[in-house]
Amino acid sequence: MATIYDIAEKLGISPSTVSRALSGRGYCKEETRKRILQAAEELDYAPDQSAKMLKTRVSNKVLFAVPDLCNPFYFDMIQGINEVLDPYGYLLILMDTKNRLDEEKRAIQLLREKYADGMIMVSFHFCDENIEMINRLNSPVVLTNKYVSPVGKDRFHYVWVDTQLGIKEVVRHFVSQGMNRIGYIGGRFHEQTGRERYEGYREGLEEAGLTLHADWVQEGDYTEQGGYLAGLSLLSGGKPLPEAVVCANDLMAYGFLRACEEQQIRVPEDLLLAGMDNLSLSSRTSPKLTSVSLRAEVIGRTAAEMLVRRLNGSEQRIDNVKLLPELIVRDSSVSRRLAP
Amino acid sequence: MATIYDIAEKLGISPSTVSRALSGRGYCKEETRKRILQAAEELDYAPDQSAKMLKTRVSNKVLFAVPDLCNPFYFDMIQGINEVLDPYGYLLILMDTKNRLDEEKRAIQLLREKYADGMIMVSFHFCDENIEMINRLNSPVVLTNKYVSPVGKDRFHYVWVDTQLGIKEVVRHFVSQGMNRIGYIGGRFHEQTGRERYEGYREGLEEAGLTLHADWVQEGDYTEQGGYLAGLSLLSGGKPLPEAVVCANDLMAYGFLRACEEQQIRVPEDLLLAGMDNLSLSSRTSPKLTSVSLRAEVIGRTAAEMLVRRLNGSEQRIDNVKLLPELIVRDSSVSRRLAP
DNA sequence: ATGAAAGCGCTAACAA
DNA sequence: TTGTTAGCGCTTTCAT
Repeated sequence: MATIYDIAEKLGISPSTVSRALSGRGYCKEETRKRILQAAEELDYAPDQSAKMLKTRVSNKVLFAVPDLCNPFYFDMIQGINEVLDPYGYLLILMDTKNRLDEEKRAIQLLREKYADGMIMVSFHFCDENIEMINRLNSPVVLTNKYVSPVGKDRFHYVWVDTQLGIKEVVRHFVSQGMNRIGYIGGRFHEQTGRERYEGYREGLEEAGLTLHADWVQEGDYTEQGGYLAGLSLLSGGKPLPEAVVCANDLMAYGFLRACEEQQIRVPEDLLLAGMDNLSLSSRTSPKLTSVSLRAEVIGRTAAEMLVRRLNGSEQRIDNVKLLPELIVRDSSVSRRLAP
Repeated sequence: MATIYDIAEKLGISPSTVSRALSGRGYCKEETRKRILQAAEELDYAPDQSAKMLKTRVSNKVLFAVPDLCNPFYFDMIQGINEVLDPYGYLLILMDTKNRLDEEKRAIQLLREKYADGMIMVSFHFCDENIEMINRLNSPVVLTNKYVSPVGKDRFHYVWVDTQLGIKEVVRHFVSQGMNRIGYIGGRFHEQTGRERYEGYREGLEEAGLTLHADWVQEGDYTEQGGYLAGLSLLSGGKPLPEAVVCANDLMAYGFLRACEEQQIRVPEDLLLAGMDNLSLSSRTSPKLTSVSLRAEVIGRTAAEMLVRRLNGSEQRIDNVKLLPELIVRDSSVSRRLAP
């Protein structure tokens, strides 16, 4: 492949003139520029990205790291991210961290190695180890969780949705329909995200003066299969059943729905159900699934905007943005007793 | 950020020794290696990707270019692609070409500039211009359409699904239920993909001895909105209605379904409907949508496998793979008259 | 086993 | 307006 040296040689001029002409930075007589462009064409020249990067130290790439590429929620986020990044000429690198700390560390390492200029990262378990690595980074990072290090002075930004409130509102929604026996299927409780959502559930019960019943609480992993398994163990075994169940995300709610079908439990006739994420599928399931909308696309767009602002060097004041969840009520959570 | 020179200096040795120790290629005494690793740690060293790339000429990245990032079909493909690429350490760069030739050319240009080592590209309109650019490329490319240049001796590979057959089978499915008035909503007919699928429709009619009725054929753009608009113009205006409609993809079928609702036309009671792509949503729509499965994930996996093989330098014999579509019959296409 | 030195292709400060 | 030159950080041949 031809280089600027080849062009320079062919035209009997210096490489730097070629560089200037091609990049448009620096002086160059219109006539020489024309000849250079012509020669570049003839030699089928294309600038080498790695050489450019080595010199300029920018990659024009942004890394998007997600815990589970199978979850459509992230696809929605990608729309928002890409929408913002594309006009700036940034390319998007996708990485599935498989909900594993070592893979998250690998994503961070990619940034250290300058694979990308910045990163948007979704994780369910920020801990000292990954947060510290992120804080040591020189590149801007935007997380999608609220996180404040114990030590303070964090170098990353974040955009977050108050999911705790979201789950609490689902509980309120159930309580307002006279439900007392409310179950919960969450993510891992020892992870930040899982804990937060669980707290929303706990607070909701507390607020209504209901006692928490351990039998009705299950731990899942945010996948459809996880929701299914949690559903089975919640619904079978002849234990008294809850009247309503909150799932920490839609994927698990779908799995739960499948478990209900198998156990011949009708939703919403026998049991009310709601999820979180408001995937587009949720408006089509049977019954249509009530869900807390986190506005994935808005999260993506906001995160990308924050990142771009940082990449463009503005030392912005805003280092975090809070978004509010919205409860989308559909058939699955509306008791036939009240709304016949 | 520290470089191998910093490490070398700190230890009083040469940069090349450091390079050898770190890359694991070439001789290095175990003791020196230990000291180097130690020093690297202390200096918070990370290898610079661009420098490495400039020297080695490999980027460890694969570009995936799609015509519409909003279509979940590509998300399914991404699963398959990533599944194959990840174990080899390849990163995935995503690009939305917005169904525009200039953006497709930009994607190809990215490859010329060595942003990635190879590319998987989905396009609805391969033409001399982009195919020629692809053929001029030194990097391997896998397309997801059957395409043979008039000139022959193409340098790309492709994996393709016989969508023409798929659409034809939908028509057969309708005909077998005694339908005579069958409509079609396709992509742009002057694009390859659009033409192929349309041909499937035409052949299906021909096979059944039915005449093609121009009023029942509409052109869309593979989006939900496009299907909706095409649906409106097909259904309104007091023209005689078709008994069954084939959509060239599911997204348009969803839009068509919306148009039906508005026009108070019941599916499948008043009209049978089927799409193509078999998006996961299709098993949840109301009514559940009959669809031709193209196995997006398999396409992705296969394309990635072909690409990896090329990237690893094997001059493979197989330069194209054909996959068969599968008709998934659901409620939307089954006439109540036959199956009460 | 280690080091010296060249070079990957580009940019940019400085000189002419 | 154009050219000279150094250097980005790494790998790799060749010499030691």
